[in-house]
Order: sequence, then C-alpha cells, then structure tokens
Amino acid sequence: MYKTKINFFNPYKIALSGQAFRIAPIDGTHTELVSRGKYLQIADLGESVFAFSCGEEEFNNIWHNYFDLGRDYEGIARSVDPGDDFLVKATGFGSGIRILKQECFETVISYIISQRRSIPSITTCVDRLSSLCGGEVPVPDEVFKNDIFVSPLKEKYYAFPDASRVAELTADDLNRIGAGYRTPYIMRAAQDFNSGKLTYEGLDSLDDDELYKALTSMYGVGVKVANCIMLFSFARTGRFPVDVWIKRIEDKYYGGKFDETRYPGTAGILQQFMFYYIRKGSLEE
DNA sequence: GTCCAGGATCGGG
DNA sequence: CCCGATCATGGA
Repeated sequence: MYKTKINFFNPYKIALSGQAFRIAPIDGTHTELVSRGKYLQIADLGESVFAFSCGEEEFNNIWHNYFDLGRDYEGIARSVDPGDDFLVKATGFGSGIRILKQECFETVISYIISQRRSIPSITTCVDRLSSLCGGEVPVPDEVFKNDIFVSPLKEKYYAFPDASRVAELTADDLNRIGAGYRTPYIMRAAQDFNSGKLTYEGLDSLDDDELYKALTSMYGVGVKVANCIMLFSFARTGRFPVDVWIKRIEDKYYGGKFDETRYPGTAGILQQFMFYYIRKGSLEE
C-alpha cells in the first residue's frame, strides 16, 4: 500500500468520465482498474490523500504517469476565459479529472469498438474481448488484507489482450463478443500491430499532424476516433475530439463550433471537462 | 416494440 | 469536397 497526497485528483470522476472503459467506481470512495496487466484499487481517504494497492515503486513507475500527475491542472483551469460561462462551470464541475495515458493498442481497439455505441455497451464489448483472450490478472493480496480497501467488484480480472492474441481471433470470435460491423476493422488493426507495421514507439515519434495522418489512414479509424487515440493514449492534449455530445454543446453554446485554437495544447483536456459536464452535470443540478 | 449510442465507409453528386 | 445511406448490437 502506498499513501500519498495529490491535489486536483478524483478517481471517482475519472472512472465516470468515459475516457477509459476498464476503470470503475466500487463505491463513493473506492475505484478499481486494470491497466498494464495489473489490477489497481484506489481508496480516497479524504483531505486529498489517497491509498494505492501497490508499492511506492510501482506507483512511481506506472501510475504517476498513467494518471498524468505531473501536469498542472489547476493552471489549466485558471486559463479558462472567465467570460465563457459554460466552460467555467464545466471545468469546476469536473475538477479532479485527469487525462489518462492509456496503452496504445488497447486504446486503438477500444475506440474502434466505441463508434456508434453507448459507453456501457463499449465496456461490455471490451470486457468480453479481454476475458476471451487476455491473461488473468491477480488482485493483490493487499486489497483483502488491508481494511482501507474493499472487495473488488468481480471475481476475476483479465488484462487487455495484446495484438498477437487478437490477431489470432477469427471473425466468428469477434462477432461472438459483439463487435458487430467493426469486426474487420479490429482484425486489420491487430494484424498491423502484430506484424510490427504499427508500433507505439513508431507512432509516438511522429508529430501531431503525422500521427493524425497515420491513424486516420487505418481502416475503421476516422477523425473522431483518431483524435481520441491521440488524446487518451499519446497525451496529445491539444486534440479536440468531437462526438455527438460535444456537437450538442457546440450547437447550444458556441454557435456550432468551439474555437479550440484558443487553448493550444490544452483544448483536449477542456474537452473532457465539457464531455463530463454535459453527461453527468445535470444529475446534480 | 422503438430509439440512440464517444462514427466510418462507400458511392454518387 | 460534401452528402446520404448503411452498417450490428447492446442498453434504456
């Protein structure tokens, strides 16, 4: 168990923010996730103090980066135009949300799956894919031994499969987990990552325009999914994905188009606040 | 049963 | 370049 104080960090909101599909709140103060082939539980102890179900070394090597804890989110919130009522509200409401640095292949496949589906439906499909061919991930003993933590939601957890495993699946396999018409998209993406035609390192070495071009040239990856991959896996925080929810915001509050060039390098982070607010904000009004 | 979902592709104008 | 039809399925 590693305990530390973190400002502007709210795992509960992050779990509900819809940017990742394998993180979930257990109750109001506990959140669990699987990433990097590991199970992690976080307990919110109040006063901005959090307990992680791992050692200090794992926290520093993996989770500090995963949760983007080195970035100044307070400064980003302060940079918002005070005359933009909607954005000010959204940023305040979502305070504590971080842009996760998710694994590349998982993000590509998850967002290919995401097209034209609701978030619960995406989660179901990604979970089915993981339990079909991802390796089982143990829950650390610490979760059961230390009463700071609570019982996990599920009995078993599975890593998101790597490209070699997904590349072995047949169209029937993918249809069975509910991939629907995205099945051929997933198959080709898995082949490209498995063959080495696409790699995280290769893609990450590209600048924004080149990366965008590389992603949108993939079969089944269009404008929106490419921007999500860039934002949620490559930390290209200037990218501004527009889905049906953001489009509604643009129509209602920004005359049809949000001027993302006003926030170079941070528009994507603000986008996530907007997305969270339009979907969850009304629940507390 | 109906409707919509963190859209992309394809063909045709 | 822009437009409309179409795509398979889960969840509300």
